[in-house]
Parts: sequence; structure tokens; C-alpha cells
Amino acid sequence: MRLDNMLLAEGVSGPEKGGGAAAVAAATAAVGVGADNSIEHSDYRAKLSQIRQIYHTELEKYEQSRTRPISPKEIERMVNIIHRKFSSIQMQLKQSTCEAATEILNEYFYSHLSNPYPSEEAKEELAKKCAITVSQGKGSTITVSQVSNWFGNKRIRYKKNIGKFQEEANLYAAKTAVTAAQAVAAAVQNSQTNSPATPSSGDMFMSMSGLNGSYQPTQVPNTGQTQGDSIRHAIGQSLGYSDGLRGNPLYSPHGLNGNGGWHDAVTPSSVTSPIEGANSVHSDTSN
DNA sequence: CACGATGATTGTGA
DNA sequence: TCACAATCATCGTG
Repeated sequence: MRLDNMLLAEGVSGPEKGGGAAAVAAATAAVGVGADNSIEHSDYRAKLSQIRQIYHTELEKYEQSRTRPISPKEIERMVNIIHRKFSSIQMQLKQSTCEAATEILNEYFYSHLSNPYPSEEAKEELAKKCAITVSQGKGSTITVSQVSNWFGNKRIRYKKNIGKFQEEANLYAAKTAVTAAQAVAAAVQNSQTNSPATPSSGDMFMSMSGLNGSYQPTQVPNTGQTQGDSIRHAIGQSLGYSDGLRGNPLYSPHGLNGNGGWHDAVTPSSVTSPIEGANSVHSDTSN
């Protein structure tokens, strides 16, 4: 304490601004020392500033190095906070992965909208795909029967009111179009020959490059690319956009010849009416 | 608590 | 046996 007072009095620990020199000069002047021995003063001032500097650096070091004692209560509090954070993050992750699973299924559904009957292989594939994205959190495996249930419910509920699913259909159409276009672009970049996995890739690419632009973007959640709109437009206008997948080995032979209920009931030009989608996406409420 | 969304179950027909 | 239709059960939300 006394040391502190002394330092303060000496101008060492005082306010740095204005310099200790001025304070010292004032102090010395007040004491009555003459201005004649200015050499001594300058010397003194230099030393003082040096001391000040050392003092402050040391003080800073001390402040930095000083470790605050942490009580166990505080530790517990921090642990609780971290736990809460962790669980919230876990929940978010879980939700996102669940959404990813339905996303996968929806993607398949809408890209096979003309014939949404996945074969056993396809179901297994989808189940595996979903399991990969979902079960990384915990062992909630997606079974094939669940996929079947999902598709059954989806078909029924889609057929029940198509208008309700228009937006979703457009969304996933755009998404699959983008991914397909990316794949096609990659394939085209690699080699001009069509890849066997996408038989209609050439057609798609043609139509895609043929008419782009002049499309007012709606609220399609952009997948990072402004291409999506034009691609969606192109795909929706030009082709049923999933019929090309008929050559897909995963495709079920069930309803291929099907003039059964699904094929006729479904072509609702849901995806093939970009004008409506562009003007009013909210048209689903009209039903 | 009502309501909608969604997964699962059950009955029926081809 | 599979798809469909109806229904139930559960969960999240306003």
C-alpha cells in the first residue's frame, strides 16, 4: 500500500498520458528546485520514464498471468452450460439428419413421379442411403418396410390432393434437376459420350441449354446456384424429366405398362407447368 | 385441447 | 403378394 502511494506520488503508476515528465517537472517545480540544473532533471526524467515503462509492462504481465481461482460451483455451472449447448446441437443435428432422410425419399419419389414404385432393390438402396445419413447419430436404422410404408402413404396422400404437394414437387424437381445437371455437366466435361447411368442426359442437356433465362425466380430454396431456376424451367417444360430413368436398374417393372390409376392420375402437369409455379406458388391453398 | 402431419396397421381387391 | 384405402397412434404447434 505504501509502495503504491509512493509510486503514485512519484508519477510511476499514475496516468501515463501527458507523460510522467510533465508531472515530475511540475512536482519538482513545486518543490522549488531551480531550472538551472536541467541536466539532472532530464536524467531523472529519463530514468523515471524507464521505470514507468518497466512497471507497466510488469504490471501487464502480472495481470495476464494471474489465474483466477475457480470455485467448484462455477465449474458446475460451466459444465451445465456446456451440456445444454451440446444437447441443443445434438437435437439440431438429429433434426437435420431426419430431414435429410425424408429429403432422400422425396427426391426419389418426385424424380420417379411417373412411376413411384420402387423395387425391392431400390427400397434397400434408399433404406441404406437414409441409414447412412440418419444413423450416424444413433442406431435408428431405416428398414425397407419403413420405406414401403413411406411410399405407400406418400402415394396415397399425394394422389389425394396433388395441389398440396405442388410446391414440394417443384422444389424437388428443381433439386434433382440441379443434381442431374451437375452430373450431366460432369459427364460432358469428362467425355462427350453419354454416361450409361443417365440415358436421357443428352436430351436433358439439350433442352437445358436451349432455353434458359426469362424465368422469374420464385421461392425455390436455391441450392446455391441461380441456375436452378432456369434448369427447373427447362426440365419442367420440356420433358417428364423422369421418364429417362426408365432404364434405371432400380426401376420396378411393376407399372411400366401401367395405364393403371397412378399413371393417369398423376401427370397433373404439376412439374410441367412452370408458368403457374412462377406466378403463384401458393396456389395450393385454392384446393 | 384441437388440429394437422406423419408413420404404422388393417382390411380388401386384383 | 402387393397396392390401395381407411384408420389409428403419436407428436408438434397454435
